[in-house]
Amino acid sequence: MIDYKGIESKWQAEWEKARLFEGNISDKESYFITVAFPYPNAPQHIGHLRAYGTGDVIARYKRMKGLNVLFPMAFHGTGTPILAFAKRLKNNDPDLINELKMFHVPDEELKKMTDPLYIANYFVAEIENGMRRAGYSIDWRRKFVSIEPFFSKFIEWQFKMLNEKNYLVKGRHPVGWCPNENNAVGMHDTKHDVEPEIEKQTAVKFKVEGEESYMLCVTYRPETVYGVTNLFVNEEAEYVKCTINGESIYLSKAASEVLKYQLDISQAEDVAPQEMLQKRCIGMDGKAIPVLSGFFVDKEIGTGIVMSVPAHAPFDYSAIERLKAKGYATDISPIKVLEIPGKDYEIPALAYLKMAQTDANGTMEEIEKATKLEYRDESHLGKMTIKGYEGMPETEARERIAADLIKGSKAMELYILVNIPVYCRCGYGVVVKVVDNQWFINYGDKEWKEKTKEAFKGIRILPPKSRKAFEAAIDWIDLRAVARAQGLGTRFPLDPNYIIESLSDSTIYMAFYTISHLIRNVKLESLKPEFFSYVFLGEGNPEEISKLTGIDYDIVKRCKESFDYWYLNTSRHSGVDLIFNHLTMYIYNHVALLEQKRWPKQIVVNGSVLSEGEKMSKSLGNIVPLIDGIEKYSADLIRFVVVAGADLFSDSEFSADAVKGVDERLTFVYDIARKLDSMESTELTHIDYWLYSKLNRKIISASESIEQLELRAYATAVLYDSVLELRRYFNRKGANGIVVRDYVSALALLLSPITPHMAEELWHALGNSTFASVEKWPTANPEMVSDRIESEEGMLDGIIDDTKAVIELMKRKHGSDPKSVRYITAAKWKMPITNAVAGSKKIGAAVELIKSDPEELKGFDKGRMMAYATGLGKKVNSLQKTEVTQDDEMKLIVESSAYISSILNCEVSVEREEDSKSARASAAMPGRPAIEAEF
RNA sequence: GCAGGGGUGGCAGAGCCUGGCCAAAUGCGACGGGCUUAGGACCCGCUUCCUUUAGUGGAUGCAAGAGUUCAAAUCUCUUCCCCUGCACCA
Repeated sequence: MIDYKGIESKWQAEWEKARLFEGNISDKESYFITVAFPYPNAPQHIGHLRAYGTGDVIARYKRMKGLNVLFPMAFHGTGTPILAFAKRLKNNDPDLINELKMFHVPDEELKKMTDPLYIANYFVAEIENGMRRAGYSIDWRRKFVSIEPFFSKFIEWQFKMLNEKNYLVKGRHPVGWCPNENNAVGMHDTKHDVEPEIEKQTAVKFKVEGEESYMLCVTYRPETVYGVTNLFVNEEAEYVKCTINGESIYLSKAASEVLKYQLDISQAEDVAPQEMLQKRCIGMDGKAIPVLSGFFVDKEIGTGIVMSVPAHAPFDYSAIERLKAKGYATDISPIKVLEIPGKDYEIPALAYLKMAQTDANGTMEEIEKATKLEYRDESHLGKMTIKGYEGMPETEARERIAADLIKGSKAMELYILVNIPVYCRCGYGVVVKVVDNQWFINYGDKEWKEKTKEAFKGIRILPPKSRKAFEAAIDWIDLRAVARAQGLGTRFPLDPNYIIESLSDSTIYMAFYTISHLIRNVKLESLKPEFFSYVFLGEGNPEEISKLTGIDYDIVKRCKESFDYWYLNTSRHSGVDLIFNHLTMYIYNHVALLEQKRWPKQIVVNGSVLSEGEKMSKSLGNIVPLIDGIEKYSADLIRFVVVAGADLFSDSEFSADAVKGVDERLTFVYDIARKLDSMESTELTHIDYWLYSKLNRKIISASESIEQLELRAYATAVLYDSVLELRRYFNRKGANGIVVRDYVSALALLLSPITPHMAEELWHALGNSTFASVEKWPTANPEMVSDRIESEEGMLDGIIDDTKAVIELMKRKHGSDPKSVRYITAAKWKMPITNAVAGSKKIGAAVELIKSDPEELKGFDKGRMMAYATGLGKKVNSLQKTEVTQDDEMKLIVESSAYISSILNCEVSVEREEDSKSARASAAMPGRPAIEAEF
């Protein structure tokens, strides 16, 4: 058993002592890599290893490739989670306490966690410790927390710049809202962490006949407004008549309670449902329509009043039919507003009810099913038939008609909570509140968007298949609310009552790493915008800036140099879940604020981590704290499993079994390294050349893989395949000390990015005194890669397999093991003929070749050749060209006869087909000798 | 609904871009054997079906269906299914 823990702490101390990972300006090319900084409100678990570990693998690889690498780390304290944490802790939230217990947070610490800053600092220390133990090659000197005042100075500069470019705009904005606590609520503030999903909907106003008032109906399908035959209310609901924006409006009492957070509602007076039923409204065509009782109308949904379109809505149709059955509403007939080309439904709603195998008397579920079917079909295929919109696709008409109605003040927009009910943690139902005067970053700005799209072309995205998601995100992102009423962070310069929202203050913070260690002790008031504009944009000169701000000339100059040096060749790493917000905003802000040469060069996204096949979650209790993982399994093993266990885009799976597999293989390699001294070095044999060929091929493929961040392929090549190759080498009686040493030395370096501690240990076990972590990445000698030698070895395996099969059959007859096996290698003329067929996939090619009577086939029996060629018929598609000649084949079998006979347990001999008297001789093919077993 | 990613053998997971060395790598599991007092570890074999008591043969097969091709897991089209995101939340 390898002492991973001892090895890891030893090398971590050595690296630290040698200051191996401190990034300092040099004349080498720079490589600047950042991973999205962690939120310090909990310790890390092994899932976090995915992103940071991936970043570290790249940092380490690039270092070995000779680049001057800077890999810094900081912490994101901005926003509400830490405040929420403090609040939950104060209330002794049992879930939170359990979670913290699982992470081994001591009780006495919990008592001290009343101050948000204390909480942040505690977890900053905790996370940093975990990252160090994971072996990340981080330059810790640049560490900061995003709620530190000097960082705020930087963010203030950023927002000043955004404002100068007119990217900050003000407007209305809907948010989930708790009426009890008077707070905006996001997913983290609701029971069961439900996101309050807000949707914009159209509410159509229908004038009440003989009154200066309206009934308000919320609808998903404003385009069907021309098919309205009546309105529906719920006989048992309570209704009110109130004043909205100066107009008199009827709606359900429940709706008025909810909508008052987004509309100016006053003077409510109760109206009995029976009263509602006696009124008539004016339809789109100016004719009066009745208000009827709808069995399906829910007072909690929308406004409690529904516009009825029996032609296109199965519920409306059913309600009308049921009324008709009782003798009401007999004069109502459906009005079609659209049709699906090729489908000639008289009443579409009825047609879909039939499709759902029901009718107007169906259950709610059945009618719901019909509704979904109809909605889907009509959205996809529907074309409008009503005047003014003829032929227009339904989805287009939906937007057009809604816009037209609003323009004619016949409708208004409402925000509705889609997934009601959502409850705040305090127990109250969440509503939608429309906030006025909300500040936004306008990512919808056309010019900015275009420029960002242009910039995106220059960014390398890994894995490449996530590129499309980025394109979609860049297109889609629009207004982004930027100011929040509560939370930690930087005050919004244009309105200091608000705090800058946490994703918005982390879009260009990577630049801050280049100077954080230099300005940490600079007086806050000196960190003026001019200073940042000089450092990041080169505006002004150091003398002037120093004088203006009071910052030492030397510091000003060093900041600029540091930024200029590091901020060129940048790589950004994060989880796939951040494509649609952080990463897209990262690109946008760079484009807006920095010079083109500072724009992102590479973005890498990775999936998450499953624990024993399940998503890690508190309720499942399968979260493995990072420290626990390291304690139990070691950093190297979990690094390997989590980071290299799946391709970048997929979730990787953490399991004890996988860890065990890696452990066994590393142990296998390590044992070989320690036994090397006892191995002699003799003349190179076939199998030695084979191992060299495999090694050099591996160096090429592993380098390509890691360069493309195909980490699974890289890991498979350097560990899994290596073990298979070494096993085969030893099975084949390979025993050359020099060859194995070369192989293992290269492996140590190839493994260094992913299992840095073990690689370091291996490297030193081989007698080296340098650090593997900063050694030169191995380069392949392409001349040592030999297809011929590898295919000969493959051939040998094939021969042995075939022989075993033959022996197995023979044993049934003879009842004993064979005394000897004779191989008969295919006649010389078979190779060109086989290759001709393999190359062209046509028998004809061989026939042509034989007819043309070339030098190599002279003197052989044409009839036999033709027979052989024809016999290849069925194998045409699987035949492969071979470079292995009959002489090679003879030699291989002779040289390997000891090996073959050790496996088969009998004597082995070989002869040429030309010399053979065996009846089986003609069965020989190139690479597949005939087999004659003797008993 | 919109957008993105997927569907491969008992399971996980390569292969797909660049069609043919693909009955499909590798690992796990199952099974048989060796080793062992036993278990673990390790080693060997096997893991679609049929055929063959001298072999490397055949059939079916990579979500379903159709197409292109001498040739399809791989290319094209259609359908079905699964996962993720959809904003003020880090």
